[in-house]
Amino acid sequence: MIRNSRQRDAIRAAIANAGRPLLPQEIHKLAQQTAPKLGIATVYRNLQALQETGEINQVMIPGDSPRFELAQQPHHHHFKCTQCGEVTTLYACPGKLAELAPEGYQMHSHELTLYGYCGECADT
Amino acid sequence: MIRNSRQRDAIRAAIANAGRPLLPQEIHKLAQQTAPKLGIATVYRNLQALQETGEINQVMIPGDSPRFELAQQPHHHHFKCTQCGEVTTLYACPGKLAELAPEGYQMHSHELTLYGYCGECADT
DNA sequence: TCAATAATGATAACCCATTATCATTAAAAA
DNA sequence: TTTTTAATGATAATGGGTTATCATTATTGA
Repeated sequence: MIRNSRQRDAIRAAIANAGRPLLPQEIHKLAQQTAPKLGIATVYRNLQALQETGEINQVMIPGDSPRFELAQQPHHHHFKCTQCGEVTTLYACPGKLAELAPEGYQMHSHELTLYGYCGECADT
Repeated sequence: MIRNSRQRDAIRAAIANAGRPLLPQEIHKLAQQTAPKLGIATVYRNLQALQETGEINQVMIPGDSPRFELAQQPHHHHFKCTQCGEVTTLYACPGKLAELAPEGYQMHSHELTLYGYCGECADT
């Protein structure tokens, strides 16, 4: 039997409001603004639970540990700032990628990450 | 002063002949066919050395540990078989990706990974 | 051939994100 | 309220890739 908790709500809200994929540590910090005593283990526990209910998805950026974002978003990709590390969601896709696969290979999905400087880091 | 070694040659040859990025463990196994007593520490040591000389490059596939491939190849991407895990080099690129970046962002590079079934796994 | 020392092999140590443990707290049904 | 037990918080433990250690081996200039 699943119960509600202030902590899970805080975690859910942090992810929903960010609009970009977050690391567990980022979720921890953000959710602590609502649930100050929140422990990191609870973050991991709830990330797993929310994945199982299909509320959130894992996002892998090359070389990084998993980030989490709301599920049921339209197809999209990500931009990672190589200066500050922030990952932004990009609602765009080059498309027609299946034809890049070799003969006899079957593509079923793809991941694209753009690297560069975010708005803030490009200025300085 | 840098000396030659049968082990380094074996590591270099394994990477050069593969034609696809390899994990340290894969390099270890392959190079052991030439240098049977090769230790894993020597593989890591030489991967670092060969990166410093610019002979090889690191390749990150989302969620995986680093792979290594020959440097100075033309721009390319990778295909990862979700069945057997093999990573293949794709000499193709959708291009025109900078325009996907948000206003005020500066893209300087990108990574694309296609996922699906390789030739062997697609058959079965 | 020989000496100097770079490179190796075996393995212990490390790093760190993630998971397990367990006593305590708090939902929520009765 | 009271009771049941899911959820939490603090922290120890884990796991797997990578690095450090150090005695031994082997390359190479003299």
